[in-house]
Amino acid sequence: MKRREATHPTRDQLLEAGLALAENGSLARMSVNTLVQAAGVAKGTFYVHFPSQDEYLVALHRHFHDSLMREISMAVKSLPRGAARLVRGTEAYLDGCLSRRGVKALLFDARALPAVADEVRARNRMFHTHFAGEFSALGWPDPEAAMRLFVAMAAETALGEMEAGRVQPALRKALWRFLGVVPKRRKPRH
Amino acid sequence: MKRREATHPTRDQLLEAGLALAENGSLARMSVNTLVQAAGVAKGTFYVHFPSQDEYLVALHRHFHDSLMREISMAVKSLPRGAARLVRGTEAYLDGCLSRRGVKALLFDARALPAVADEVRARNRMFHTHFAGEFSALGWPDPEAAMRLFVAMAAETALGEMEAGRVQPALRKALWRFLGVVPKRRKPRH
DNA sequence: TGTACATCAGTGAACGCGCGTTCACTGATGTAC
DNA sequence: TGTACATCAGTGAACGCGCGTTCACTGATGTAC
Repeated sequence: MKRREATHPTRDQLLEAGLALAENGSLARMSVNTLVQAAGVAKGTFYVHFPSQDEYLVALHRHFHDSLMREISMAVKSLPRGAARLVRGTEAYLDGCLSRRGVKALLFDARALPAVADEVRARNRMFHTHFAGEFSALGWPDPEAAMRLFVAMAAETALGEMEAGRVQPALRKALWRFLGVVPKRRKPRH
Repeated sequence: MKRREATHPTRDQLLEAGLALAENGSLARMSVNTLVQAAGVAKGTFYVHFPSQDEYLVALHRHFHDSLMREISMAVKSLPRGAARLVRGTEAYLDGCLSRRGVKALLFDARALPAVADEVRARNRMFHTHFAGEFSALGWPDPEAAMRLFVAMAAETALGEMEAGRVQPALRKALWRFLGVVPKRRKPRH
């Protein structure tokens, strides 16, 4: 076995422990002590893999954000620009949030931590720019502003669904109605 | 002078200091030490007026939320239910946020602090219920869900304006467009 | 009016605690020869 | 194959620090008589 591997199992253990801890509590409560205890490693090991707690939190947020973005990209990659693509991407986002407990702390409370605030802002802006094309295809005069507000609604819907622990059709329907589209049924009655 | 007054100037001093500190930093950074130093009182004085730091944070959030709600109520009180009332109330909210620096930490980052999370949730629900009537007047099938998403958009607009330090017409226009209304010009061209 | 006492906002030194971070060390494994 | 050395993830006791909270005390002011 090589001395250096591309993968770092202990590092991943620490990130996984962070995800698990995020499930029931805010990021503000995530101390290095709790973290290493949950990961089952010594305290010093934490600093073998992360230069500081702040950098760990950024890495954790990034890790999570990336995997969610990947799912969304997969879901929409074969669709042309427009409302259907936006709806499909949003559904992937909502389902992705629901399937991961802990996302709440990671994506929503993260903004309040000075350490990750910049990271969150940068990621959001990237996201807005990347998907603004959908609104421009829909004929909105300022697609980026529209996208920003739409993301806020999608995030609120995700929050509501995570609080309830299941899909909230009322919120999703309101979301599509604000968008001005009625998504096609998957299995239309005939 | 009576021994007990209804007003507690030192208590107010502490709350004011909190508002001032919130202007440049998150609530997570607001320690009792910083607070009493900013208010110019001894550390023990803090505990004369507040039983704990958590209760102080709740009081601070409530203080702020109340004054903003009062402004909104004033702005809409003579208007009948419907879109115009909603637009007017939202404008009062956005202007109120812009005029107070520090609102960002108090209204947006507060959710991440376990101590105030419940308070924030309760206030938001109250707010949704209270104004959901506007959406029901507009014929929405689930007014409360619609209101919840609309508030999320209004909050995002407020955030954008606070980041920029001034009104962002692009965001406001997108907000009205999502609502499906075009607000009347105050001074229409003829 | 004068005196003794009660009240209570305000004080600040002191407390224990948990935090993030450091560092000398261990031990398993790879490399040189 | 055997030996000496290098590498480096992992360890855990120890560190200093700032935190939230306590408490015996002060002193100004109100009350009783």
